[in-house]
Amino acid sequence: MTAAYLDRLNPEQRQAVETLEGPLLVLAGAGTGKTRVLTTRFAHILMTGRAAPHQVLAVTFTNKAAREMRERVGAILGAPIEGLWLGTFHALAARMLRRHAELAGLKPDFTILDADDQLRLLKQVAEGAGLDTRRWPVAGLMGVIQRWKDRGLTPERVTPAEDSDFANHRARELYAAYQERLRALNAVDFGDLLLLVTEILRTETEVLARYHRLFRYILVDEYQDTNLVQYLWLRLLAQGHGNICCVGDDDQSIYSWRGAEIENILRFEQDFPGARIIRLEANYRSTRHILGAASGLIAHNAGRLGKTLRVGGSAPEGERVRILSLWDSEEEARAVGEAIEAAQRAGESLAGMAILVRAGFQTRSFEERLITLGIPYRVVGGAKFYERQEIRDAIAYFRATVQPADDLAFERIVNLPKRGLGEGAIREMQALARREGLPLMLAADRLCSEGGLRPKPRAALRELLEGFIRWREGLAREGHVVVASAILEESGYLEMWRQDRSPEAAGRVENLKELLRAMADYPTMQAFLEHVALVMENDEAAEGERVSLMTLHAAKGLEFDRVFLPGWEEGLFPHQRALEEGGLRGLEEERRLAYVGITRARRHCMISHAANRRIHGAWTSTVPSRFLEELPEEHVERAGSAAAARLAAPGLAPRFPLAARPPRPIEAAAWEVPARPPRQAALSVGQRVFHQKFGYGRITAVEDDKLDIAFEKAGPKRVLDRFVEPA
DNA sequence: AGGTTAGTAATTTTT
DNA sequence: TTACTAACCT
Repeated sequence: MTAAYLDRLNPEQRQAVETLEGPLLVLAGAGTGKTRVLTTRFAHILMTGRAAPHQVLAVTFTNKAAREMRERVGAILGAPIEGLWLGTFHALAARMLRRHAELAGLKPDFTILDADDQLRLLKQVAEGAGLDTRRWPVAGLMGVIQRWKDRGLTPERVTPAEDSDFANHRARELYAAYQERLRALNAVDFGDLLLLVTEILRTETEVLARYHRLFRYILVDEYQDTNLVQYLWLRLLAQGHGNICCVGDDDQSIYSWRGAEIENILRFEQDFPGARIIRLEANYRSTRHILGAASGLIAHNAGRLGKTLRVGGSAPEGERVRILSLWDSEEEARAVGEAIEAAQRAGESLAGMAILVRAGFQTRSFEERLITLGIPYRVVGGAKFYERQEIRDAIAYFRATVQPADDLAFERIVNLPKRGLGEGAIREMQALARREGLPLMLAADRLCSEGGLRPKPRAALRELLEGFIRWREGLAREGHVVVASAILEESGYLEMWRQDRSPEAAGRVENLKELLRAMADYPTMQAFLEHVALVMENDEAAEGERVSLMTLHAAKGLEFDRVFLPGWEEGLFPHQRALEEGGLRGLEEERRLAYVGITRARRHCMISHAANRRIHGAWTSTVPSRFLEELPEEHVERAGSAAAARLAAPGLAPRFPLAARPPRPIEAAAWEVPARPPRQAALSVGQRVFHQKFGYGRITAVEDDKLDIAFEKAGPKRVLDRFVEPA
């Protein structure tokens, strides 16, 4: 008997679903049906009765992926399922940690701090320890601490030898002090969730044994992006039965700078003895040329498990990947804009197009261009709803209401809106709090009743404190939504923005209203706050007919009919800092990023580089990315106006030295961007021409580099001269 | 206490 | 160039 859901799989996918016992690594290339395998496997485990829903641990990196898996498994089973251990690494770790909080010196209702709180707290700690935070910015220290946490190192486990150069080897000491402060506040940061849980599983054999009895199967998504502590956590949980299935693609590992270790996936067979590896290589997304270009590029990487994508479905040959060489970033933006317009005129949907950039600042020139052309777009990524200032402020009010001991929250809003409580007043409160071992809010209360501070600030502070008491009482009586609304009104916070006449103020008021609406979906304030801490939903602007603009990192996992990859220049892509900090490894990661970019495209892919670009305000000449040379000739087609670039640039030193490690001189070849003559002088009205997409036609008008052409099949169109050739 | 100005640094950011 | 931070002035 074979179930219908198995029939929808190809042989390799099916094998990946049906190989249930023992460790399994599914190497899933881009577009090979990874999610389908993962969800079908999950459903298969349940359908065959090998485990109850709560006995499967399914881990993803993003909430989006978790949600998708939940929905799709539910769809296969025909009913939504409850009680699953399905979620992100962080959400699952938080769930475990709340059960065993006391083993980590915490109470079960601990607060989860976000990046902003973390930094403020660490800054306090560092300054308290007498660190000169100008010379040693705390952001750097936070990086050091997070990398330690990523590696499963508690302060005790950090050896003196591993204490970095930061602040004359004081990082370890500051890390310990920071952890102590967190514990005192009954708070953890994101890194702690996995660090502390793993530490518990390592040392408390009873607890570990409980989870061994609980979980019969473990499923892991995006395994190439796991860091060491996530790996340790998984390995501990998989001990014994060893039924762990990790899905991933070493060629898409692009988060090393966040602590991800590609070695985890490369080492899988050694880590999990008896492991099987199944490769998914049939790609159902892209055309042959796109796959060929991507494969040819990634073949330049040395550290790979190796797999070869092949066309899985009945995809047409398609067109070659187009490489455009342009004079400067403005021409690049224009070229992309025109290509979008042309595609749109040919009937393509804007929703199927994306511009994928290496760094956020690159979106600006494209946005400007798209605005000029009147093409709707959306920038994906950017400021997330719950990261916006006004939302974080409001949440600080809510947190301080629910959790009077939440010093960080209280401190954030105590003088917001301005209540005349300056640095001096806050310092006084902190001093008292520390002296008496009180939460900040209680210290403030004491200060008021004992007549501290000057009359005016004291009155303001007292009013705020009375507000908190009132709001806290109101929670039980009136419900959290009513109270939340009262908080924003009575505290004067909402009014502050209403009075604000800056252009974004109105939007902030709207956002706050939206926050109140969102709150109604949760039963209590606590439930809502837990959601906020862990599930920072990225409220994507409604889909719709828009071009997407985002970074390459943000594009992982997505696909588009038509993809634009601008800015392929040495220094920008591969990025200079990636090379400086990562050497050859850094270069390979950049190459993987390029691979991710190309494989996002279903049918059309245009890569471009500009010979001149404004960097930090100054015009700089650039060198084409080495990745351009690594694309196999038979899958690309080169064009563009950059002949001029070749003439102008060689005399100028490139702003970014070419060398990664080992240093590589600028080869003459780097400048040999095969380009067609920039302007095809031979084109004039009346001439018969050929266009790649529209076929043959006759020129009816010429305007700059745009031609009006009456095509024989496609009708009248306006196209760029570089897209046509004399017939 | 709070606004203003000078100096400095500039990738990527699933939670 | 811009955006953010820290000293500086009112």
